[in-house]
Amino acid sequence: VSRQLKEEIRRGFAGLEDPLAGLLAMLESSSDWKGKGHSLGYYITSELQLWIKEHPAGPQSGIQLKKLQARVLGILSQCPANLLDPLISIYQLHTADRNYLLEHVSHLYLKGSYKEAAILSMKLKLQPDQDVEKMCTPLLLQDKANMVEDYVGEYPELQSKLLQILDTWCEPSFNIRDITRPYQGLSRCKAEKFNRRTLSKLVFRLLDRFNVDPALCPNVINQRHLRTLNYLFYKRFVEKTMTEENWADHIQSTVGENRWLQGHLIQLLVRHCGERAAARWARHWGVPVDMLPPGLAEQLPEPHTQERIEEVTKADNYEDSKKKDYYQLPIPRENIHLLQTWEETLQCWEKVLQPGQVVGIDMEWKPSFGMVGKPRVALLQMAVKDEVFLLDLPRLLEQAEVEGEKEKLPRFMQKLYSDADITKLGYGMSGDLSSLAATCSALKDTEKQQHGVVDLLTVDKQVDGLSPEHSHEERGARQPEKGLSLLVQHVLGKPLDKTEQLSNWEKRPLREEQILYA
DNA sequence: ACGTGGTGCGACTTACACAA
DNA sequence: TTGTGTAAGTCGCACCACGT
Repeated sequence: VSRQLKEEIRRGFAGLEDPLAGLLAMLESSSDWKGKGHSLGYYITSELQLWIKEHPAGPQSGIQLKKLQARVLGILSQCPANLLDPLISIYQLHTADRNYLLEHVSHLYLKGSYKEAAILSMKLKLQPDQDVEKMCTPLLLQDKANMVEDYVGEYPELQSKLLQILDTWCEPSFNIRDITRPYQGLSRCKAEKFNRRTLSKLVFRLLDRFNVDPALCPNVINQRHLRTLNYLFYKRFVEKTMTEENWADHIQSTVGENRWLQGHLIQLLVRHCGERAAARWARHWGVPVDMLPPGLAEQLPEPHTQERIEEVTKADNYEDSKKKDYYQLPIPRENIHLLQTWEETLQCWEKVLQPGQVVGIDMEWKPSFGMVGKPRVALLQMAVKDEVFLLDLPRLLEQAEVEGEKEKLPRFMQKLYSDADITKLGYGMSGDLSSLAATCSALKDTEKQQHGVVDLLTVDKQVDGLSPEHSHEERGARQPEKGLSLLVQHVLGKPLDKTEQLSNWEKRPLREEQILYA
């Protein structure tokens, strides 16, 4: 749009006695303002906004402005979105009578223009005087969670209130249909997608985004932990890829002192591994007798040392039988160093930071399993040609804290990642780095300035695309191996043993199996 | 289980040419 | 000059595959 047009517009304003009324007359007269984007109306309106800034007229007479405001509201409900801000500013709607504005918005709402009502409310900052539940429900049904986020974005009280409402929707006895029924006729309403699963996802997003106390949403938290329990049982008894020890550890930290979860755990135990094991766990927490399924209570006082031993040896045999079929690093055990002091670590760094060095990098952390917050790296592995270093990160960082040398690790990592003459080798390294950033806030921007990094995940993808003849010749049965393990199987003949992948990497001392896996 | 990063598809804008 | 219709570009979302 030419400068000419703008000048012409301005001349027009100067000629009018009351430009504000003039603009309204213009907008009203052309009834169909379907012109999206940069229409003439938009240009004129935004020019007027600038013009007013340059020619601050004295305060308008109150009554006259009120009349104009009444008229502009009629336009607001029809005009394109990009006119909203200029119009609100020009006619100073934020100074208008709130009750009047609220009434107008509620009119929009009753018309079924829920989105428009919400947008206008946000622009006019009307949220504190509105009912969060009423305003947000139709938006949520229309899958507009983002808008809901924005709607409560600046009001912590509304955030808490909204989260509490969402949590009550997740109560076991609550019927979500009660919420959706009034809005049945809603366009693109996805009532069937509106279940507890998506709700709890939303709740966690909001909890994270607004830093609200998770205790406000007990139902959602409980359900999340229950899902974790189900998953752990699946891993242990269906997929059979988790050892008794790792499984028990995760069960323990998921259930904790929560009676409700303890009850569910007992039921799962009865189903998957019999009443004796269930009774043992029930005893362990002192679960009240009336919470137990009938028939289980009698087994409580039973001595259980014998079964325990039995079970552990069974697990051991199960381990041994499988172990030989997996690939193992051809590095003698004495060249695998677990580093727990800075003195040893500095020696390791000296070897790693050689020009031209090639170093393999990987990290381990405790699986999140529904815990809030991002995981912290518990072990940092680095390998050169025939030596492996395992850095006990929690311990080293703690020591550095005491000695006031917090920058030690970040400085090393920066140097390592930015040096193009040192090749960093890994598999799916972006995940490692993001966990590392959560562990050590000084390393947030390491990702941007990295040189000499080779990620075998991407290499694998490219090579795999060129030579697809591997896959279906060997056997009709699909290989369960995937990811790095599959790659190792292709290149080195045998897959990897991933049993320790989901173990508790924060627990010390590390078990020998964990060290070998690392 | 969760978190992340990449991918593909559809919805939604934006840009532009053209007819009225 | 305006509004319309089509083409191109963005954005967002669901999905998958992988990590712990």
